[in-house]
Amino acid sequence: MTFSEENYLKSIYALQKEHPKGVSTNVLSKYLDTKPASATEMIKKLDEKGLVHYQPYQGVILKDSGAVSALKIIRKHRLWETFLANKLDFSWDEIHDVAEQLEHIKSDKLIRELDKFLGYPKHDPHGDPIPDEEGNVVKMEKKRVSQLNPGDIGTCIGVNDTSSSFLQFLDQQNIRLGSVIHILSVQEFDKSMTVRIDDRELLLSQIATEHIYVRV
Amino acid sequence: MTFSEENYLKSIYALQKEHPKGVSTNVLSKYLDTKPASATEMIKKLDEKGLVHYQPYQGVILKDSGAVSALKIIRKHRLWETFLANKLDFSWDEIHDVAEQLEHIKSDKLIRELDKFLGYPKHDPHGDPIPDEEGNVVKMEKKRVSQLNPGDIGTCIGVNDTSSSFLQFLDQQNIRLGSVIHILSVQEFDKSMTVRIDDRELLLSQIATEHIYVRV
DNA sequence: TATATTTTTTAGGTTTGCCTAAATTTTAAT
DNA sequence: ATTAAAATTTAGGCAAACCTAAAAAATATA
Repeated sequence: MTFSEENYLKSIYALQKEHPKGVSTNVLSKYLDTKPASATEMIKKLDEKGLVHYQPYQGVILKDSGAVSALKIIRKHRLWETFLANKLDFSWDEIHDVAEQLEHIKSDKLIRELDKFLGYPKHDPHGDPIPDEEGNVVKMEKKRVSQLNPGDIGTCIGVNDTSSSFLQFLDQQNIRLGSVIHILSVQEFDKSMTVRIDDRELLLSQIATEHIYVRV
Repeated sequence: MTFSEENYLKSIYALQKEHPKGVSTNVLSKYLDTKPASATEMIKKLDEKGLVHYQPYQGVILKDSGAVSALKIIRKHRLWETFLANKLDFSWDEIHDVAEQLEHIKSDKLIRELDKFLGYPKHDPHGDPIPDEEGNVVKMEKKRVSQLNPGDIGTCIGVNDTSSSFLQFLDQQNIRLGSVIHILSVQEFDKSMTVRIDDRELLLSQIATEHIYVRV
């Protein structure tokens, strides 16, 4: 499987959640920063290989074999992201681009050994689940802080906004991956929340609570 | 720089030691398992980019800029080999092919962090020196086992032959980096040597003793 | 030295993955 | 329902990196 085929499969997998009845060439090419004509071409090739189901003008859907292939690439991507964040000093916003390259390295042994080396992690640094060797994904309850109620407790697993101003804010407030967030109260009028993190109480605006993901 | 350009530069660098007055397209294409015509094509491109000096029919030589580029790739290759051997459970004969892929990942930060993570190693698992960020290589006093005499003691620091059959042989015989080799005797007629490694005596053929490097 | 052999280059072709522009189909609007 | 707009596909091209076969140059041999 070529670099490009892998990227298309991975993209179709990602876009399928939002487009369950078929990913259009338009959507796909926008996502991959190519042109619709290029997407059509590749989709036809993947269809001939039996990895996707393609009906002209109706978009594309992954077949089981295609989904398994996509999940293998996603597994590699997330293991590499975990490596970069946990073993090397990469920050949240730096890991994606490098993992995007590393995910295409072809070696089953490498990925098995990497998994072992990392201690068989279940989630990547963004909180997304890492598929196992067969492509099984553990579904996880990922919620925004804004969806929690007073008394709830969540573990920070990621963010929705990677602007440096937001990441700086998180840094200043000592909010990081793994931070345990206790919801104390919610202000009715502006939906801001009082929370406790590491024995410190602080107030988060609605904007902030909508951009922080937690595992409950 | 493309994947392919990088491979050509690395190969020219490796072949230059044996062909100091110019690497021919024939030699280069054999090394890379392509055809001479393909080598000519690529060499012309690298010449236009100012990385090599090419005279038709006279072979190719790296310019300084080309050598620096080659050494950067070699640095990446050797750091990845060190990672695979030291951090993951890869054996000598398994690391080369995977490192061959990993060496093309583009990220300065990645390679700096990897270097740090590995503790700034000076040599890779084969005993070859790892160039620094500027492309400087430390030369080392290394001898072949075949150059030693009975009574001499050497510490294994590398090999000359990276064929998987040879590396597998070393693995089976428990000969690895750091192994202390005592020379017991040399057979006059075939130059084979009886040596002691870890309290085990074994016989090494001349071929083998010429491919194992030691620090004395 | 002249010829034969080998090496290298040139010329033209293939595949992959991208592109633009034109044609077609689907969807939306009147 | 018909027409206008948008999305999709087809057709024809381009660049990279490979190839084969033929031409040209260098080297070896008689």
